Amino acid sequence: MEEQTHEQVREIIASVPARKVATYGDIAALAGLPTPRMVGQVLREDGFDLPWHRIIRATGVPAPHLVTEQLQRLRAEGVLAVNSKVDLRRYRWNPQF
DNA sequence: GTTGTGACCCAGC
DNA sequence: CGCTGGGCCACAA
Repeated sequence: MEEQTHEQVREIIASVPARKVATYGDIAALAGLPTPRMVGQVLREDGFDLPWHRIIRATGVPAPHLVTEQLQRLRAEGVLAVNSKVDLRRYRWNPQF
């Protein structure tokens, strides 16, 4: 991974407002990454000090190992999940608006 | 070189 | 709704 892209991803994730969520695909697109997998890779290494709980899959369900923790944190921000799924139409973050 | 693995996504059935 | 297969890219063995 190139340093700059790595940094870019961190910036974008850090800029996601509370009470909103973004998908891996969204972040990847904004960062100009070829595949969303890279987003996960960055988070695995450097995600500890970022709002990683606001990053979820395109389906609305967080990554498998974090589901519990993540939904709990989101719930604390007012983002409610139904059947372990977040309502993307409602909470998805769109940079323009 | 190849193979396996992973905080993923989408089209098709 | 859900499952499957293919595509994707970086990294380690």
